[in-house]
This record gives sequence, structure tokens and C-alpha cells, in this order.
Amino acid sequence: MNTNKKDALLQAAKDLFGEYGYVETTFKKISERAGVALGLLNHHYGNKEKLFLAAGIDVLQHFLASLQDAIAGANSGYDGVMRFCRAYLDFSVDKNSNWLVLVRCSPYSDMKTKTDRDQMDSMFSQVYRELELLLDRGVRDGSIIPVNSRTTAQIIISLMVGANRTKVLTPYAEPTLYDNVLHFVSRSIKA
Amino acid sequence: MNTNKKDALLQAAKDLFGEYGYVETTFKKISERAGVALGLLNHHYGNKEKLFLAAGIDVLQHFLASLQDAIAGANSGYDGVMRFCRAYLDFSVDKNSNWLVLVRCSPYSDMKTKTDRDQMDSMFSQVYRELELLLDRGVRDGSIIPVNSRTTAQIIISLMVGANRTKVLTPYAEPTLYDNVLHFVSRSIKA
Amino acid sequence: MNTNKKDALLQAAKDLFGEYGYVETTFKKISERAGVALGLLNHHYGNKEKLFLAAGIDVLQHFLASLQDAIAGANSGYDGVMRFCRAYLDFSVDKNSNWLVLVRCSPYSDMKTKTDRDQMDSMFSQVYRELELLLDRGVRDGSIIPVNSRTTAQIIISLMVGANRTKVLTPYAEPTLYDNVLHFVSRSIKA
Amino acid sequence: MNTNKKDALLQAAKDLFGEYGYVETTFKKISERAGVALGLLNHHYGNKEKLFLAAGIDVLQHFLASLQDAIAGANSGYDGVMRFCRAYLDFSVDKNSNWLVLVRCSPYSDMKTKTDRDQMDSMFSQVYRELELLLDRGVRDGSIIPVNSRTTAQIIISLMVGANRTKVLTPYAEPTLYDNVLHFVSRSIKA
DNA sequence: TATGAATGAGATTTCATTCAT
DNA sequence: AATGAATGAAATCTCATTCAT
Repeated sequence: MNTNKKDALLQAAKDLFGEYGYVETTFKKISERAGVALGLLNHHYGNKEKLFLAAGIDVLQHFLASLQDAIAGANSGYDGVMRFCRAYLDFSVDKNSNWLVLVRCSPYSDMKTKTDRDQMDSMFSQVYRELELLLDRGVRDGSIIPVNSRTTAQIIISLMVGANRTKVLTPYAEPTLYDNVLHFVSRSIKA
Repeated sequence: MNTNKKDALLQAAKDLFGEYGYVETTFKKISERAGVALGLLNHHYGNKEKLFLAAGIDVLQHFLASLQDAIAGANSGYDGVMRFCRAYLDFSVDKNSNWLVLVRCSPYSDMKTKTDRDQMDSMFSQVYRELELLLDRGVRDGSIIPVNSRTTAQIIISLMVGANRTKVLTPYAEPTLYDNVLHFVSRSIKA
Repeated sequence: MNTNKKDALLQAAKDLFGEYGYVETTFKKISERAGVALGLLNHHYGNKEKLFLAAGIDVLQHFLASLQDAIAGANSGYDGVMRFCRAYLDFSVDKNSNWLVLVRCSPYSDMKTKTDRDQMDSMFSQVYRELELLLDRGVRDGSIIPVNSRTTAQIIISLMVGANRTKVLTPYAEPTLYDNVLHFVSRSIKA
Repeated sequence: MNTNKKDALLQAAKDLFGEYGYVETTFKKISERAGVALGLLNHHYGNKEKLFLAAGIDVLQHFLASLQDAIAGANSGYDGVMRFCRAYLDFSVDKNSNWLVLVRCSPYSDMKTKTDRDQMDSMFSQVYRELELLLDRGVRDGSIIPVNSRTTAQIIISLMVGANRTKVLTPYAEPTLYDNVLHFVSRSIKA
């Protein structure tokens, strides 16, 4: 159904967590934005941390799907890596991706429940794995210079993370930052 | 005096903001850790946000001093850039630097008072400027390949930011990440 | 329902604001007197000032109703004015009217929210208007000497206000003060 | 001396109590306005209520002196009463009289220490006594119609009180209110 | 007399969560 | 599933007052 109240709550939560961060986002605000009763939040999602986890998982799932979509048609390892990076950065500035939920605040690393933290971690690991596979492939098919895929993946993703934060959280990012970053990555791995 | 309670409060604040983040750090915890009365916090720092700002400014000042110290004796632009990066990463894992205050949570970007946000921003800008000067110098003295200093500075700092977050906030950082990052930077700018 | 907690809170607030004044009346006292949880106050009324406003409005509404009731059957302007004054003074010493809420302290004139202050003002204005109409009628029907109704209304109400304060706030009011005031008003307007 | 710190504190207290009321006036504000150290307040005045009492007494003393000054040269009882009323109302709008200290808030009637309340009461009684004496004199010298001086004094002062509150606390007072009140009093007692 | 750092009780307010309907 | 009144613990902040200097 379109007017699914459980989904409406999740969407409102993603919007608000991304916009205001974890603590400034209250159940009252979420239920009002979603247009449903306050009590429904605990009913459907248990507690705030679980709701936050659900929001994060949801964004991460779309993120992963978006990356996999982007790299699906890559015709070389190098091409795949570049598609990966472009998709990463694009997703991070897509108005509808609710990316900020993952950026704002640290409750994912503060999560009290180990299980929840693990669930997020394992999804992030999947992102790393995709990039490593592409780097390996590139080294094999000769489109990428010989590099340690694990090490290089971590550096590239660190660069994505940092560039993204510079872009969305600071006032001094150059407009061309993302393009520059892509060139930089290309230059540093291209065979 | 040595047993300055105002300073004790600031130190306790830096410790706790770094360890628990902004919201989980309460007045009660800070005053207990500092061994002073609860009311002294508002007496000396006005309110929580101002105390947080004072903590951030303090860490940032030491950070800047540390960077400037490190690059002081550089014998080339390239050498300076490498010293800069090493000092950045070293500071970020120095147990006594309270670096986490700057990493954890977003209140610096959420700060309600524009003046406060501006104060932090202007200090961060100084960090950028130092790196740009070194890059320019390296291009001039031939130790660095011809690059746009502004663009390159932003990429390098993005990489520092991302690598640092990967290191301190996630469980999957390789032990050699920082070394790898330094090699990577070196390779990408060395003439 | 009969055991309405929202209403119980309002009643407790009226009692306590009248008895102790604005600042000495705490949320704790109110919720204890009403027999409800502390948090319900903000849930239902938002904040202390809004609750105070609600209490004032409520008293004022009963006051206005009481005045209108009293003057309804007046058979002349003069009779109406006297009924008005008697009803005013009676209400001000009625144990159940919570009149003191309006007398004690000044937060109504200190109210931060302009809208709230305006709401109170417009209700007070209605009191003036009622008296002016009666004075006009009295002048027309010949039961009152020719006076400016606006001017006279303000003087009469000033006298009510002052007599009331003398009665309820000072220790030196004569027992017959109210009767004397009524005679005084009668003498000064009767044709 | 001119720069007497004790006096400076009292003056600041009178200004601020009148402007902001009892509770909104803090020791910090007073000491800052007076330009002296915070601790001096308790040192000189003991506690807040005693300071407030000192402020009230001081205003009341000037008030009494002002009334006595005004009626000193009265050439009839009637003339004296009119001088009394005019002086009352004038004082209440004199920018330098700090009259509002007596008007704002009710702490005088809430005062915990009986002795303090009594001290204020006895000064107010003196005001009543002055007016009663004038009324008696007027009845005797034939300038005032035969009235009960005690009763009439209380009514006249009630009118002063009410008119003053209407003037300084409400937005709907007519500009000519005070003049109208004086005429009204004159008409109601003149022989 | 003068200072201002220091204290801690107490106030308002927020908010996740529970629960009767 | 859905509602929103009700709860109470906990947070920030205020401020008169004390006290060492």
C-alpha cells in the first residue's frame, strides 16, 4: 500500500536523522512529519536505537545496490573502480538518498548493542569487498598498476569519506572537489 | 596557580567529549571528573556549547602548533608536505592530544552561534593555508610535480580526514593504514 | 470524563498561582497538588508561561461571564453600572473565583510572547466596553448625570482595581471598604 | 563621597527591581550595573530580601517626603487633599523616583520576615494618616463636604493605586487619565 | 571594605517509553 | 494496528550565598 504507516515512519526518520542528527530528532518530530500517532514508533520499531539502525540499514542497502548497479557493466577493472567512485560520490549528494543519515553524528560507532554495530559493520565491509574485487580484476586485466588491493581499497575509500565530509559539512569545499578527486584516483591507479 | 579549577574543567571536558561525544557528556560527568562543583561550569564557560567550543579551539590550537612545529625545519616543499601529513596523522592518534573532540559528533557544524562556527572555520582554514604554501614551495623548488596547490591541498586533507576516521571509528582499518597513506601521498606528488 | 487530568492541572495551577504567585509556584507543587506526573504539565500546556496564561484566561472568562450575568437584568443604565461594580467586587472576594491569579505579581504585563499579552488585553478591554455601554445607556435614559463614558469607565475601574488591592493585599483595609466604594460610585454618577 | 559603593548598589537595585521585578533582578545584574564586586551585596545588605526592603524603604521615604513637601503650604483642607493627590500621581510617573519598585510584583506582601513587612506597612500607614488629617481639616474649615475621613481616605488612595496601575501597567490608559482622576476627586469632596 | 571563584540546591524542560483504550 | 495521554528520570542552567584572599 502507499499509505503504509510503518514505511512513512521510516522515511520521516531518515529525513530527520539526516537533517538534524540523532539526538535532535525526537519521536514527536518523526511522528508529526509522518502524520501518524506517536505510539506507533515503539510499536513498530521497538526503540530509538533500533529505528536509527533501521534507517541506517535502509540507506546502506540502497547505497550498496547503487554501487552494484553502477559497476555491473564495467568493461575493465579500472573502469569498474572509476564507476565505483563516481557512484559513491553521486550517491552522497543525491537529494533523495538520505546519505546524511550515515554521515551525521556517530551513534553507529556508539551503538550499545553489539549485534547492531556488527550488522552495520558487515554491510560496510561489503562495500570494501566490492572495491577490492575491482582492483584485483584491474591488476589482472592490466588496466591498473600492480597494487595491493586491500591497502588501495582502504585508501580510496578513505579519500571518498574525507572528500564527502569536506563537501557536505564544511564551507570551504571547492565546487570541483569531486571531479578533482576522481582525476586523482584515476591518475594514481591507471596502468 | 597550579590547581586551577577552570583548567581542570576544560581538561575534563576534552577528555569526555572525545570519549563519549557531545550529548553523552553531561555536566555531572564533567564536574565529577574535574572534581569541582556543578555550577562552576556555567560560571566559567557560560553554557555547554561554549565549553564545547573552548575545548575544540584548545585542541585545534595545539594541532596547529604541532603542524607548524613539524614543518618548521623542512628543507624542501616536498619534505614539508610529508612532515605536514605525518604530523597530522601522528597528532590524530596521540593519546594526549584529545583529537577525538574534533572527530566525534557534529556539533561544530551544528553550532547555533554563527560566530562560534566561524571561529572554528577560520582555524581550520589556517590548516589548509599551511599545506597550500608548502605545495607552492615544492612546485617552485622542483621537489613536487606541477599541481594546483589549492586543489591538491583539499584532496590531501580529505585523505587525512578519511584515513583518520577509518582508523579511529571503524573496526576494519589495517594497522599499516597510516604508513600506506603517507606512501600514497608521496607517490602522487613527488617530482 | 470526570477525572480529567488536564483540568486538574489547570485547577491546581489557578489555586497555587493565586496563593503563592508566579515564581513561588513550581511545577512540582502543581503536579503534586493535581496528583499527576510532572511531565504532564509540559505535555498539555507546553511551558509554564502558557499554563499561567491558560489560568489567567480561564479566570477572566468566568469573570466576564459573571459580569454579563449580573448586568443582564438591569432596568436602567445606573442600575447596570451598580450591578457591574457589585459583581466586580463580589467576584474579587469569591473564594472559588481564583481572582488572585489576576492580582498577584505582574507576569501578565511581563509576558514575553506578544500574542499572549494581547489575548489578555483584549479580554480586559471587553470589561471596559461593557461598563462604557452601561454608562452611555444611563446618560441616555437619564439615570446617570451627563459624563464622558470612556473617561468615567476608566476612573470607576481604576477605583475597583485599587479597592480590590487594598482589600486583598494590605492589612489596613476597613471591613466596609467595598460598601463605601459602591456608595461613592453611586453618589458620583447618579442623576 | 560620590563613588560610595554601598549607595551605588542601592541605586542599581532600585533601577533593576523597578524595571525587571524581583525575581528577574539578580545579584549579578545589580553588581554589574553598579560596577562593583558581586560579593559586596551580601556584605552590605545581608540577603536579597533585605536589599529589596532597603530599596522599597528608600523609595517610600522619598515618596513620603515628597507628599509632605507638597502639602506643606496648603491653605485649606481641600487644597491640601488636591496637592496630596497631585503629588502622589506626579511621583508615580517621575522618571527618577523609582516608583515601579513599589508597583512591580508583590514580594512586599509575600515577605517572609514579619518585621520587614511591618516596617513597610507602618510607612504606608503614614501616607494614609496624612490624607486623613487633610480631610479632617477640610471638613472643619468648610472647604470639604462632611465625610468620614478614614473611609474617604481609603477610597481616594484606592483610586490613586488603581489609576496608577492602569497608567503604568496597561496599554489602554487614556493620556488624560490622571487629570480626569483629579477632577473626579475634586468634584466628590469639594464643599 | 572589597573581590570574584566556588558551591549546590532547585527550577524548568525534554523525551523515550509505557499503557489503557 | 493505531492512538495519544501519562510517566518520571535526567539534562541544562540559574542564582543566592559563602568564603578565601
